[in-house]
Amino acid sequence: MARSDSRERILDAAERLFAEKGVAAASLREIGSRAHANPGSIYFHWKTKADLVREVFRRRLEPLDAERMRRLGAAERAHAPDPVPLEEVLAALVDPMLALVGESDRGGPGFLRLLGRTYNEPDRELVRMLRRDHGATIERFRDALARALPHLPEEQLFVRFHFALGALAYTLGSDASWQLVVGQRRRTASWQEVLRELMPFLVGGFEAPGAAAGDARRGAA
Amino acid sequence: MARSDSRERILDAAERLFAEKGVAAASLREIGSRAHANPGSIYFHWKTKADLVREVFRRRLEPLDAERMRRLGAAERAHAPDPVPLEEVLAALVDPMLALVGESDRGGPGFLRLLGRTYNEPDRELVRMLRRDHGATIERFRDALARALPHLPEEQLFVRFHFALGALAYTLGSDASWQLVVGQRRRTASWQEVLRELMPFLVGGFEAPGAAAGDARRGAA
DNA sequence: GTCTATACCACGATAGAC
DNA sequence: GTCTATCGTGGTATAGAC
Repeated sequence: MARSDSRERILDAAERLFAEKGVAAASLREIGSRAHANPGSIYFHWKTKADLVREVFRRRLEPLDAERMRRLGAAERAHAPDPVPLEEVLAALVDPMLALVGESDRGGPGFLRLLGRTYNEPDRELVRMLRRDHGATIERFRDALARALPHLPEEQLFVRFHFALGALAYTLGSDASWQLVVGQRRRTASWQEVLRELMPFLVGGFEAPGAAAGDARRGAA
Repeated sequence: MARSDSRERILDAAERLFAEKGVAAASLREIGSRAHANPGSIYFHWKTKADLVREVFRRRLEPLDAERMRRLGAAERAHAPDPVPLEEVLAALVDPMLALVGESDRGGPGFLRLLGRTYNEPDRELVRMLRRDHGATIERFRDALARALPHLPEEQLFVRFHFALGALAYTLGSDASWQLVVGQRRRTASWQEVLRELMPFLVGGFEAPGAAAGDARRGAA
């Protein structure tokens, strides 16, 4: 923890600040001051703010994606030649995130919040960068879902995967501490709990009968 | 459309620009120029940028919330003393948004995108304002869902409602035109289509069996 | 009620001392 | 490799003419 760790300190500070205020609203000045480094010195390590942003994401996403791929690959081998069951595909996608939550002292949970928010960012460039660097994982999981749900028309699978990512991103983007208001009592749920509850919700959603068959109107009395 | 409509023009321009670039990134200079009004004149109608933002949201959300309440109330009367079925509760929440999509020439669809994104905003003040002004509708629908799903433990209902709002917000926040990539072909889906597909997904999610009963681990082989 | 002009500040980025 | 000093730009907001 001695030589030239200012680079790491800057990355940590940036990650935390991005999670709190959003990428756009976090200024290099504030990042520098929180990292006990000079704003100017950021430009020694990175050419622009966008480059710093990119590395903040890559530092976390590369191991995360690798672990997701590893788990999916292992499940595929275990079930071959049958497809991996839906629950296990989803678990391979979501579970590796829980490891990040564990790294409490280095801002892992903050990164999950950041990641959830970023998927909905108005900043096109940022989203495009994310997709370029890490879109392959998404593709891979979409394929696995298609094999797990062979009866589901491809278009429905496409939008439902989108719904699932939305629920996941929104969940991650919320406050780290979940305030469950139940009756008169309040209780704080851990992220582990919440992500665990997410699984059956997604399974139920994916396995639901489609809407495409019926006529245009639904429900109304 | 003659006298002092610059106020409306500014609201329209602001809404569109907020949807495109996000609230924070949209400058008053650009709003003014797109509304063919002077940036300075914005400060005649509103005290601060935050006040303008607030009115942009209120202008759309007040009728939207009113219509949601109306539909839910009507369904409750139609089914009394039984609870309103899940599908109809969700339809009362989602369907009124489709009316906004119809107002293509006045930026309604843009507003939906804006709304979806805003739920995930890092800007605490903005989210807090939204909740203060329009949280009552959310509460009302949570109650209706609880009655529609009497067997579901309250905590699970709470988080699942959150998941559902996440899927909805994410869906709205995406590009207006949905690029469905199916095999080698691409097709653009309308918002009506996508929201219609969302319904069975949510129903399946809400009706799924809970995860709380089992032990800590799930899935793994 | 709407415009022009501008104050004032924080931003990203650069140059150059150390 | 890290610092100080500073530039140019563009943000919100205000003052005051019309």
